[in-house]
Amino acid sequence: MNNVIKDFKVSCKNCNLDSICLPRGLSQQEIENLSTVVNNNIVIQKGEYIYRQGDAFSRLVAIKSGTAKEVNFDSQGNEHILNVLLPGELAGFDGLYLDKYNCSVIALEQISFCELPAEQIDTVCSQIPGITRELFKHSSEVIIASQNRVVSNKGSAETKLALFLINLSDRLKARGFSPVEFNLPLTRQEIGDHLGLTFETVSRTLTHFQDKGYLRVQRKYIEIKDLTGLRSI
Amino acid sequence: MNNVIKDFKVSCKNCNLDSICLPRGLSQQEIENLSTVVNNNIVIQKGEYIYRQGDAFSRLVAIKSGTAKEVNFDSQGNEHILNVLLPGELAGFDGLYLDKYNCSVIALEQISFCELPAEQIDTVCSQIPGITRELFKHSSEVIIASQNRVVSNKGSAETKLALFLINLSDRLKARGFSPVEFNLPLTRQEIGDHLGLTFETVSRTLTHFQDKGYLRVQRKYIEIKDLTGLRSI
DNA sequence: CGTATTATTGACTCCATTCAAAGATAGTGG
DNA sequence: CCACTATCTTTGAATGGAGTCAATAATACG
Repeated sequence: MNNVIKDFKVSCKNCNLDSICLPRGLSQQEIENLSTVVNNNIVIQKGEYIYRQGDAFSRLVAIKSGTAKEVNFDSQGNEHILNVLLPGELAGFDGLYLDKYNCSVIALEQISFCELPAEQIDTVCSQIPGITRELFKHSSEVIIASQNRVVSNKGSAETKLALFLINLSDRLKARGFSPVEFNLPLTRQEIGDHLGLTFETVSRTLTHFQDKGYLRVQRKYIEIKDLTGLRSI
Repeated sequence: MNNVIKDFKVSCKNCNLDSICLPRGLSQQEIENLSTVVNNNIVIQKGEYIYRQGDAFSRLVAIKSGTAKEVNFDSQGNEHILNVLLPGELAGFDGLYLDKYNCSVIALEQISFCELPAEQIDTVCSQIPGITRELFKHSSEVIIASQNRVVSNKGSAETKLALFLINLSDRLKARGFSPVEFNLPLTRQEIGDHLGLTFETVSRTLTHFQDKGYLRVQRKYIEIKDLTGLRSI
């Protein structure tokens, strides 16, 4: 039930995310060619799926606006949040190995995204020279991000949460958002799940950070007041 | 100081790992072409590096025999073990994003490996049709493996260690080794580091598993006696 | 306005860490 | 071959931090 809105004013070549998203390493001509096969600005609502774990691989996607979560359900049905996706970030590479997705991507609010259909990937790779290399780079970026996540998911609750906030701040900054003032895309429960903590511990640690003067927190709203201090944890 | 031994009897086309390694999805002709650019059977000793974190990206590698560890050193110099590499597994995709490696790969014993030099990747991708797709699949496999690692690295010490052993067992089985009798490639210290535990806890949990009859452990040697029981944890 | 969801805070418990000591093994050199 | 050392492993006791259970508060949403 995705609502495809083909707005010709919004294609890759005049998207404000061109320096982060798939086109970032391409020439003007290559971006123009890419635009002809990418479906831009598909809009879905909070809670809806971009794709589901187990579905046949059908497309690579790029978040255009809003945030989404990558979720894996284990054999006992427990939810594990693997990652938060921000605008300009790509997803779907996990579907290439066995031609089916290893996780689900769920919108955390109303979002828009773009898709590169699976059946187009081979042709764009052969027709647009830079695309193969760029897809490998994005895939590699996903690998590095998950390597860094493994590194961050150790240590105390304070360490984990501090690293989570710093990572979020850095990525928001890279996308032109404020790195010190933002809304958490996840609930305490979801953050806890992501970091291997209980939601009570997440809540307590956030107020603890506030007491120490590192940040100001009011439900989802976060204002980081001492990023250096936070990094020192 | 890598010792390149070009043994023409051992190329991709008659390697026993052809069903797991890079050639697994290729035709006979494609494998033959691949063999001309892959350097086979480079041998290094325990503790030596295949590549180092921060080095310029120079090659993708495939472990041929023996085991290796992927290690990331954080800004404070702490070692984080990201993964254990078994025969037939590829590494180096983390180097594609920024043209430098995000982690080091270190031999855990004497190993041999094969390399696809960086400067050959573009040409083999364009000359051997199946290779691009196969590289994407391997890259995707790495992503899924690290997603699964994020899922496993939660819960109690028992859960983490059980999942670690099961994962190792499954991968050994896929490579033709015994899934119930093997030597741990890592020390207690390294396992603990990998799972976010102390080495004392790893040691205690292993003896606890032995007491419960799940396995028999003698230093590095492991004999799994009740894989079903282990999975039930 | 009422209900469901999300978040905060407190008290108690338990599991993993920490600190400490001793035992086992592999590798080295005399 | 044995002694010697370094490394790895096991085990114990005490501590502390995160989990659990529970109650209340704040917010969002229909």
